Amino acid sequence: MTLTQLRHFVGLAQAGSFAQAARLLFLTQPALSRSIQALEEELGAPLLDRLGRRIALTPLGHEVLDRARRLVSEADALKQVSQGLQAGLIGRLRMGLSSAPGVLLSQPLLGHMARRHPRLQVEISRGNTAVLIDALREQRLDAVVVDVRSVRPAADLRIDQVFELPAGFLVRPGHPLLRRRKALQFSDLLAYPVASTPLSDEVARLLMERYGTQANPDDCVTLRSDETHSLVEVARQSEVVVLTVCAAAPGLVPVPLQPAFSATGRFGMVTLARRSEAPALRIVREALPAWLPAGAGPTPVSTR
Amino acid sequence: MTLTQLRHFVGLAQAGSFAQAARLLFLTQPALSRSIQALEEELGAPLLDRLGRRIALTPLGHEVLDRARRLVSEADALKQVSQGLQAGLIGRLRMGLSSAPGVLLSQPLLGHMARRHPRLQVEISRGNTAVLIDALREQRLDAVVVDVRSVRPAADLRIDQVFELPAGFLVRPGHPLLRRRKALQFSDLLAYPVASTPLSDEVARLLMERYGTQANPDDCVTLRSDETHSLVEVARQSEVVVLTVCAAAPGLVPVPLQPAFSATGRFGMVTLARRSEAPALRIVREALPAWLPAGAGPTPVSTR
DNA sequence: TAAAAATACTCCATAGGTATTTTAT
DNA sequence: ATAAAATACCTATGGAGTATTTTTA
Repeated sequence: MTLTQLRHFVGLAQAGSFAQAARLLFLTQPALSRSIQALEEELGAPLLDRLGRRIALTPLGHEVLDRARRLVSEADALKQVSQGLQAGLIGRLRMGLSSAPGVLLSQPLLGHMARRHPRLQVEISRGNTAVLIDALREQRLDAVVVDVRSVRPAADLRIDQVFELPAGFLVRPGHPLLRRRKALQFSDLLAYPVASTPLSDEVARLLMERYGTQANPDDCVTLRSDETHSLVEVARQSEVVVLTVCAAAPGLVPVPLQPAFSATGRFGMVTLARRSEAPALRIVREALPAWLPAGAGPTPVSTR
Repeated sequence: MTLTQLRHFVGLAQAGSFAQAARLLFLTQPALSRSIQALEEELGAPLLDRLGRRIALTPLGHEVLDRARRLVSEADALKQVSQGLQAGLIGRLRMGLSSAPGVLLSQPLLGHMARRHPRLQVEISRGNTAVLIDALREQRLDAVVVDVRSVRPAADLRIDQVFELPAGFLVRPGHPLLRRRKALQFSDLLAYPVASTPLSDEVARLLMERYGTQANPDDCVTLRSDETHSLVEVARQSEVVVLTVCAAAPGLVPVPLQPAFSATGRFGMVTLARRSEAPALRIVREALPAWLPAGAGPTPVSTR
């Protein structure tokens, strides 16, 4: 039993005669005759009664026609879906975003998909890097965008589309710290509550290198949350100092420290190495640069 | 895209490796490789990532696997159903029975099917001969059992399994007519109401031939119904005389007329000529003789 | 190095075409 | 007599086998 034979039978039932059906199916009449015969032989009984001029479905023929129709339409659907999936028009895209990328990319990503690819299912999971990477490995996510310095290098991970975003200590405009004339030192900050999203070891090391052990995030950071947005909101309405990526905190301004804190967040897209990507991910890869603040464009670094 | 290829893909996804799947599918490993390659080529993208020792489905592969599973199981179901239909184990049997056959055959038919073929859908339609024959022609019934003398012969009808049942004028035991000593004449009947199911022209002619115009059913029959059962019930509780098939009226007894009325009902199964029968009809054909009263066995007459 | 998948090649079954016969109206 | 389906015969494509190479853990 072949899909081709079933297509032939459906066509024949629709056309009402072998000759006509053969035309519709781009076959010769004898070929169609034999195709139907083969199907009947396999099923063990005739599907139609040949009445000279006319043909009529047998009871078996009616039953088989129903099912054959379903089969061929499902087979067609399979091809359709496979084309659509590849074009990224349909399907599912499960992205994991850690805190700063979440603030920065969630809206552009959802907006772009809603506007340009309305049939595509998009799921965004927020969470800390380790959890997201686990989900990626278990194939519960298609890709994650996180601080690449928090990712333990591994052969099964591919990191690319890395981009850098300047980070710093940010406060609301009109914050007391900004009124001072003399250069600010790190110890000055500690007069206020310090908030932060989870930091990579790299950033922690950089902080301590520059400002000494007093800058150990484990000690000096008093407010922590994965949720950058709420930290920023708190800072906007209080004296709190936030350590985060500048672009994730619109409306806040950096504190001019001495020596300057010139750290950046290095973010990148992490996927499973040697695995085919979700086709829709291509859309994200192409649009991602446009979603970043000017000058933060992806560096052509590609590690694995 | 072939059902075979889809089966191969399902097997491969299940087995987890080409070599193992090939064994399960009774194929060589290269053949399976090429089969999957062909499928991937037709769909335009790989279905799985070859990771050396291991293989892993791509997102497309997952989607296609789902659909392929459905397709192959539906294809298998199609074969199953077609086997079952032919064996008469499943399917639908729509029988039309006119009044006397209805009384006689409904219970044996339903009982037999319930007992021996519980998965089979049986529908019995009662009605007069003309309506049933129309339904047969429109393929709303698979076969009808009626008085064959009421069926206008036609090339598209096949009549067989004809059986004869004695008919007569029947009354309840203890009826006043039975008490008389002298031979009863037709005119004696007319002292009582006469009930009847619709009669074939043949029977009407026979009646008038024997007893004169007074026996014209159009005149002498005062109670008519398709529903033999209710007529019999009425006769059982009153003086009514019923003209019908003796076997359809258990408990009633024939009136000994002079001259004797030796009519019979000639019943038969009518189906569409040159059309394949519903497979389950074979069951009825085989069991039918056993459902008839002794001695009424099918005559080997087969008309078309 | 060993195990697994891909490639190279060969063969045969079968789907499809052309020409013709059979069948039923 | 004609239109439709079945049959006969032929060809070519593709599915499957064996032998071998490539790849990766």
